[in-house]
Amino acid sequence: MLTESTEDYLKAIYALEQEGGQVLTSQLAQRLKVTPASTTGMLRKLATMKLVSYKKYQGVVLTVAGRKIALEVIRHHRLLELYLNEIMGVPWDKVHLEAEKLEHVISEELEDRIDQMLGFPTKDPHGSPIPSKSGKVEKSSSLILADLKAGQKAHISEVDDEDSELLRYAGDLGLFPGESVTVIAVAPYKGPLTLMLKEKEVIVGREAAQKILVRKSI
Amino acid sequence: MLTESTEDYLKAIYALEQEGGQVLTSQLAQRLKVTPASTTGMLRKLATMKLVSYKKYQGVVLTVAGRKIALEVIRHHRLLELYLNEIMGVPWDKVHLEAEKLEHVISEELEDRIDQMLGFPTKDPHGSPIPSKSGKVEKSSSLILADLKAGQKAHISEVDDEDSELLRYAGDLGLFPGESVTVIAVAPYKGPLTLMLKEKEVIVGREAAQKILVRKSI
DNA sequence: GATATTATTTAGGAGCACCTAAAATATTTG
DNA sequence: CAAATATTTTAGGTGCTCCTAAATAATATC
Repeated sequence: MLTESTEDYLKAIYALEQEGGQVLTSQLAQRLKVTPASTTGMLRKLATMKLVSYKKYQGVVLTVAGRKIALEVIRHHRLLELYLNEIMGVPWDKVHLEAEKLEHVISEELEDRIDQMLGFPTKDPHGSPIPSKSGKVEKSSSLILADLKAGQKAHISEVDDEDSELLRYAGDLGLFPGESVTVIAVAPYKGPLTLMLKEKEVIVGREAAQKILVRKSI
Repeated sequence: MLTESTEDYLKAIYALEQEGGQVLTSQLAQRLKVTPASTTGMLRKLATMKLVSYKKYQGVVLTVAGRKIALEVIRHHRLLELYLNEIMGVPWDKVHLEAEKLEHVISEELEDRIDQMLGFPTKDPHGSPIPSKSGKVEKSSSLILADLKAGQKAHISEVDDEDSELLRYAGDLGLFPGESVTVIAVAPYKGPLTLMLKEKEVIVGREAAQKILVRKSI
């Protein structure tokens, strides 16, 4: 069994790999709130375990084995988020923190039971895809709400699950995954967007709009 | 926040205090599957934290603060056992292990939500009392099934939750907390007991009967 | 009541994940 | 392209929980 720390590093490396190309020590350190020196140490350890391939000063890449573990932990996390929200009624801005601790300790049997109780879902409450047991994940949209132009129609696909404040804000506005929005106006100078959502006008700040993923509707 | 290890020691000390008088280093070590030397170290640490009162070679006693924490962890454990069994359908011989890991990581809010979903229960699936939020616990019965004489009538109050094999055995026989039994015969030489349970005769080994608590019915 | 046995504690160490400070390597910039 | 800056690694150390082996204290036995 791997330690919690090890799993957290793998998960973070996976996330950074998704976001952009190479994963650097300092990025990883920042994300995990540890010093770069600590990160170097862990990367050396992960490399000896063949979970990452790591060359000094060059950044790090997950191996197939490392990615498998990362996806298992992410699967736990997202299933738990959905379970907490849907079955237990935990608000969507609070599920992340709770799932962060639970993800490391649930057994495979409990994972399966949760999966079954939820009807084998494919998305968590924030719209993120739940990796399959075999490690397949749907690709996230690469289009952000902030990049839409006036007149364009789209539906929300994902809202960043780690930012509790953003989630409360988005939730208050009604910006949930699956909802359809049409851009009415985009204010210049990094100003807010005006959206049409369920026959109502909604104004959302640019900052928030940059953390909300969408898919264009035809 | 306390470490998992610390909480486990406090829980174990509490359990041993309940079972019999003074709690000795070696008993604690055995229960926690560590060496006595390790236990001495932890007891010294718990003493500086004012969670136990400890004098070398004299054994250990929980302080009020230590007991409070022990009961909080036990409350988590038993609420989780009931939740896993009742809401998630985890078999009663498997809930202990799962709860053992979860008890250290759930938040107060989740604890409350679980409590509420279960309707503020007072007993876990094995019949053990769930401590209240304020730290009150019902006292367990001190009478064991094995000590009943032929002709006596009683109802099952608790079955040891740590012994998975016992739980499967007891479950197969139908010996659940709350069930009423009448002793038909007690075989000599540490032999089995013959019981009447729901109009059927049931034979249970002495070993198992020693781990099942009962309360006499009038 | 001295001796043997058992229980407990001390001493010294290991692995893990973290830290700070200093050194080494990359990258940017004038 | 050399100097300045930023990034990353090495070196050495901390706290936590565990270990083994040796010493000490308590208890049982003759």
